[in-house]
This record gives sequence, structure tokens and C-alpha cells, in this order.
Amino acid sequence: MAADPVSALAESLGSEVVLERPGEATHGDYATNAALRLAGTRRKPPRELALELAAQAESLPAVERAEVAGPGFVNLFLGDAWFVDALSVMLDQGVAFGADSAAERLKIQVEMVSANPTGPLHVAHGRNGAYGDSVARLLEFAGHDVSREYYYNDSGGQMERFRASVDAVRRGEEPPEDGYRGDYIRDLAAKPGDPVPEMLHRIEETLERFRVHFDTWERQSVVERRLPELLPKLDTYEKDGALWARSSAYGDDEDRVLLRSEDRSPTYRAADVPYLVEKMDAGFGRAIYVLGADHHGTRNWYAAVARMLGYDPERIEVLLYQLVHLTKGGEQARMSRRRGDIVFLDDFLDEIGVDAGRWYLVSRGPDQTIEIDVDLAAERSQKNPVYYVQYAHARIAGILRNAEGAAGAVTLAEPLAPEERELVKRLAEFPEVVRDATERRGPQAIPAYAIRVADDFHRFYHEHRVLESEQEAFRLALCRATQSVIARSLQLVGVDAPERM
RNA sequence: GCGCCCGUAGCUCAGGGGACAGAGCGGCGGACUUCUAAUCCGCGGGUCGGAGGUUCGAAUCCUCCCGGGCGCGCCA
Repeated sequence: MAADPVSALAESLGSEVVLERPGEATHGDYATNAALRLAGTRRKPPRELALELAAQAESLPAVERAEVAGPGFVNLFLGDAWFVDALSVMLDQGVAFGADSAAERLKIQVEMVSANPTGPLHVAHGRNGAYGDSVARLLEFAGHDVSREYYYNDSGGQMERFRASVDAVRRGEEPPEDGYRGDYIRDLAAKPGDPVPEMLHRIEETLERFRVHFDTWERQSVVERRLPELLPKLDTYEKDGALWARSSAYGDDEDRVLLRSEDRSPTYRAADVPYLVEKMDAGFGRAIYVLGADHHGTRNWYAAVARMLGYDPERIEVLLYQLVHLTKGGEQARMSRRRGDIVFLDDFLDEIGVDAGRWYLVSRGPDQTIEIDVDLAAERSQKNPVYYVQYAHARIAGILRNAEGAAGAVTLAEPLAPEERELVKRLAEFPEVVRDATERRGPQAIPAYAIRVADDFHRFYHEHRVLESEQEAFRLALCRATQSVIARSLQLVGVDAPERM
């Protein structure tokens, strides 16, 4: 793992020391509560430990002074030299800054979206993609070998109704009562043959536009072929003429039907079994399922299947995200393109753009229900903070265009200004922010952080001239590092970093 | 009834044990002869749903209650 400046400073104070940025300037550049945490186990008063730690800190060249405050916080005030060093380290690491935090490099599959191809993707699928893909990007950045898969049902009741609906329109009839309707059905009916591949093709186009690229596509009918050989390996029983999996004995909330009583045909849940085996056989150290909250009832099913078959359940991970509620003027929006509601993902993207769309959908934590008022979405999107962040990136690009010559050494001509110190510290947070977002599967931390970086940069920019200033060498370096961190942050959530705006 | 998620500023939401709780939007008032004003600065705004508990310290962890969302199919 590449050592980042803050971790390095913390480690020089002891392995238990974690540094954080205090909210107030009078509390120093960094602070640690290590004395408070260790007071119990060390059987010493926190203030005493804090004094020892402060003395130790002051012996470090980077530390100008250390103060003990409150119940036992140690506040560190750093000299300019530390900021120069920190910036140099970031620039030396370049694109690797904050990367490769994984303790163990894993082969990981992220299966997401997986909407059945009975119609265009809507905004909720967009959330699945924005969330799942951002998690995948974070995992890749951490050093894992990630592959994205789309799994869909190409047989069964839903698909039959879908095909029947298209066929009906082709015959000039109305789709059946329980069928699918809408303009897209008419479009599909205009082309001969099975509408499923065409529907899937359109879905893929939407996803590519949304910058979610799938490495593999898997379908239920293929997966199901291995079901007969696997059924005997499961813990099952017969009841009411159906075959049940005794999944509740393996950590699931309930038992599940595998073969229907009516015709002994496999349920969707049954297909999960060979599908999971396929993932395990493929050697994924971690198989991630990205599911909407409406599927949370099955979150324990997958690991139960793994246990039943003797696989390590740790290899299974289910990520849940809450739903997207669409409203129009305060009322539940209908999913009708005809009415002009922005519910299909493509319409949503037409309306607000891919950058604002991805940003918006990934900015909310997965546990938060997203409320979108379709009347306000387009209007609000112009005020999306994504542009604030992109603008910082474009501003830097402008400076660097005007700067002549390659990067020199990071040198200091005069004492650092507060805005410069704040910006360096902000950039230095990046590795920890990314690590935390990755481990918690919480990509929403990245946009929140990127706003802070842009914030600090815009303030710096407003106060200080970069080119042809005494401090040009340092400030150019600061600009390069800032641009790099913003570009990486945006990339991690699938947003473009423009050179000009 | 049971399970999962949520309740933080007028609105949309960050923050998931640390020091007086943050941002954006909205409102009001300022700042461009300078590398992009899609920017910056200031003002106003909160019983962090409620009550107990754990802790030196709780918006954050635990319990209960109140409100809202979603599940509890031989649909997917």
C-alpha cells in the first residue's frame, strides 16, 4: 500500500494513533483522540497520556507545536515543510494516489441492474447502475479484479406476456390485459422476430450511455441447465406437491419453493442455485448482488444457498439500496412516456444529462429513499453541484494551459497562506475518504468529498493568483494535485472531468 | 402482526462515537480592468422525530414509542 502523507504522520506517533481534521482552526491542523481511547487499557489518566503524546509529537520535524486540549485531545500544528512534502508525495504518486488500498486482491463480480428485458430501463434501474457501478469502480481502484454482470430472465411468465404483447400489436390487436403496453411495444412490433434481443440491445445502449459497461450477460435459461444435477445436493423436502429448499436452516428467513406443484417447473429462486454455483466455479472471491429494497426479503437466501452447498458464505455479498419514488406535482408519477413523465432512464438523461444524472443518483446514500419530482428535476439539475466540481476542474485546466513548461520541484517562496494549507490538507484526505467509501460500499462519500475539494479550490483561486506570482511553483503543483484528485473523484462515480466549460 | 430502511435548517440531503451540528437550493446584502463570476464573501435560519440507557463524550451505539417507505407469492 502506498503510504499517504497523513497516515505516515500518524504512524510516526504510534500505531494506535488516528489523525482527524478538527472543525476549528484553533484546534490545529490535525488532532487525535488517541489518549482518550487508550486511557482505559493503559490505566492512565487521558491527560497524562496526552501530554506524553504531545511531547513526542513536538520532537517530529513536521510538527511545529502540539497542544493538549479538552479532556485529552492532542492538537498538532504543522510547519510549512510538511505541506510541501505532502504535496510532493501526492504528485509523485500521481494516478496511484489513494489507490490499491485492498489488503487482499480479490476477483470480484458485481451483478447489477439485471432488469428483465420487458421494457426500457427506468430511473430506479439507473440508481442500481449508478450505485453498483460506482462500487465496482471503487473496488477496482482499491486493486481488485472486478467484473460486471447483467443477469436476466429470458423465459417464464413475464417474458411470455411480453412476447404476447408484441405479437398482439403485430396482429393489430390490443395487448392482453396482463400484458405490456406503451410506445416501445409498438416500436418493437414493427420489427420482425423475437423482440427480446432487440429490447436487450436497447437496454445495453442506455446503460452504455449511462457509462455502465457490462463485461458479461447471463440468462436464466442457460443457467437453469445445471439445475437437475444440483437439486440432489440441496437440503430439500416435499410439501403440498412442491419441492422446497430448507433454506431457513441455513440462515434464510424462510424456506423457498424450487419446483412448482402444478408442473414441477423451476421457480426463479431455483435458478438462483445454479447461478450461484456458476459464480463460485468462476472463482469469484466475492460475488456481489446489487438489489433494490423491494427484494430485501431475499437478502439472506443467497448466503443460505452457499452454506447449503458448502461454499464460504463470506463470498456472497448482497448490497441493498432504497427505492426511487417519482412524484409529479406531489402525486405518484405513472410510468407513462406518453404523458411526458420523466420516468424512463433515457428520458431522465435527456432531461438532465448523464453527468447530473449519475451524480444525483449516487449522491444519496443507498439507505436513503430518493424522491424525484419530475417537474423539478430538469430545473434543479442546472444547480446540481456536479457543475461546481467540474468547474473547479476546468478552471485548473485553464491555468495549466496558460502555464508554460513542465512541472518543477515543489518549492516555497513565501509562507503558506491559509487557503493553501487548507487545500493541501483536503487533498491529503483523499486516500482515507476512498478507503472508507470502498469498505462501507458507500460511494456517496465521493461526491460529498469532491464538493469540499472544489470548495477549497475556488476559495484559494479567488484569493491567490497562480501564474506569475512569487509562489508560482508551489501553486502550480497545488493545481496539478487538485485537478488530479477531482478528476479521480469524478471518475470513481462515472462523471466526466471537462477541460473547459 | 413480523422483518428491513428512513426521520437532521423552509426544501433536497451529508455526517454512522469526539470538541460550539454541515452543505446545496431558496431568501437578503455585497465583490469582476487580474489564470473562466457555472466563482467568492457576509446575514438569517435546527428540541438532529420522542423518551430512557451505555460512555469521559451520542445526531452517531442499545431499548421502547411515534411517524413514513418497502417487503413478508409455487411473480421476478
